[in-house]
Amino acid sequence: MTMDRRVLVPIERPFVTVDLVILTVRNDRLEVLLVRRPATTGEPYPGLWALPGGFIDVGQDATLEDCARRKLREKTGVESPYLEQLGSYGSASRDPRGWSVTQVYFALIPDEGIALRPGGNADTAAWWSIPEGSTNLGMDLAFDHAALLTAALERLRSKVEYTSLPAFLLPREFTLPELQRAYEIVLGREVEKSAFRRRVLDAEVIRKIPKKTRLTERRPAQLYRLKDEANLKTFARAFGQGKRGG
Amino acid sequence: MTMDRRVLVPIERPFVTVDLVILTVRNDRLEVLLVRRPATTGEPYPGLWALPGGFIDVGQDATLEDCARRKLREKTGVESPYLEQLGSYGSASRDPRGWSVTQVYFALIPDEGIALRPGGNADTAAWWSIPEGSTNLGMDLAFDHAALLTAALERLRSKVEYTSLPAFLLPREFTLPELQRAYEIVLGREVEKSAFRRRVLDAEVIRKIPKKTRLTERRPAQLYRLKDEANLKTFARAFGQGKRGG
DNA sequence: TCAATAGTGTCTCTTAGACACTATCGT
DNA sequence: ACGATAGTGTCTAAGAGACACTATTGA
Repeated sequence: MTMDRRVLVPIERPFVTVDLVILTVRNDRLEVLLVRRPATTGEPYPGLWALPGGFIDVGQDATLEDCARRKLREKTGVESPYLEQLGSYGSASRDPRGWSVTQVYFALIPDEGIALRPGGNADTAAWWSIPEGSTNLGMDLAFDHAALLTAALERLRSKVEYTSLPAFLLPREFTLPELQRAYEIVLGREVEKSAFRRRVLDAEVIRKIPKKTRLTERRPAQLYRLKDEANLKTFARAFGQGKRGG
Repeated sequence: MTMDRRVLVPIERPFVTVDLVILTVRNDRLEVLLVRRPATTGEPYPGLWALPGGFIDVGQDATLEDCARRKLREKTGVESPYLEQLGSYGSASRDPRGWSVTQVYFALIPDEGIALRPGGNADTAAWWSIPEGSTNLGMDLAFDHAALLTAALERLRSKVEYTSLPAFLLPREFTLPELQRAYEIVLGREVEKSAFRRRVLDAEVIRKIPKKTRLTERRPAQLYRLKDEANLKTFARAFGQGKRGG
């Protein structure tokens, strides 16, 4: 940032928030975590569902990302998710209380041992299922959150074409068929088994672990784990868009 | 955004700015526009070079992007550049004056008829040449602007692999050899002519116009124009990383 | 006719899709 | 043995790199 004015603070400041699009795979579906806005009168959009988020706590949060991590932890207990900044949205009109800017992050977490924690406001948190291939929930959300959700889903889908992102939606140990299914759920289309396995294996983003699934109905499957859970890997080549040629 | 607190405004607000990474191709080089910070004591980083930017004017700017466009216009006179949000950077420490968040945009503009306008502070604006293949200027910038510039260059390079972005660095009418050269300047490596032309032409992002270059030394070249100047097009397939296989 | 740049044709190698095939489990 | 899912081999087609080739200008 730079200051082009001589006066320092008298300029009115927009207010700043952080919102989260928290996604997971549950019940063979992509799901997003929403919270219900308090019904208190005076609050904007009372009773509507919204993305979890809130103000930056300048005393507590050292950085924007810290703030996002804190909010994620408060809601889900998850400590180290895949977290990525989606972008920021600011305008005079998006919040009836005044000029506001929100920093949107999206998080991918596995659906294992997550205990949703109601916020301090006794608001309820719940998972909402996203229809296959859709980029919205087909219902109104508070503020511009429906647009933010759509942007997050589009970003996820486009990155999935050339990254290992869906692995973050699964437990630490997973099989290739499970990973393939996660890709299919996110993309909203079927993926060819042989090409999928070649691609994922050739990219060397996952590591075989000396274990197989047991207690399964039929043939057990090899278990894998992300090689580097901290970092997202990019594939050398992208998925195609289905059929080749034309 | 959502409010999880009952209290409304007593929470301290970070201050919010918009910064711009304005890039063009000049002198067969990628160049970035910087402004010199005022030498006034009391101002942070006096005399250092910085990205152009400043506070949001909540009275004047309807949205974040409007604010970015206004600042670009004020500095360069350019009205409709390629403009994309890079991301936001916020922390307690990036500005000595307090918790701040900046929204970084990057703009690609053609080097034609641009008259740099000094800011109201009598600060000077100048183009700085980015060394081929480098992601920084090799000198200190104010605030965290060196990091912001690096992020912008990395984003540009990665998007160039699969989009028509470099066309926005050229005048409206350009030849394929010129476009190829723009790709090479951005990527910092040579690009194979035949494959390049096939790819760009097959992607149908540019349109032949019924004119050729004249007054040129040797054989004239066909002129082209972006088909849709407003929208960025994505190629079906990415550039490779140079030699194949290996 | 030559130098120089614009633009094309074609060979090869790699890889994604398709799909049939084999492998390994519980019952 | 059989059903079901896990996992592999192989054929084909298309795109990218490489590079030699042709085309069109000014001098």
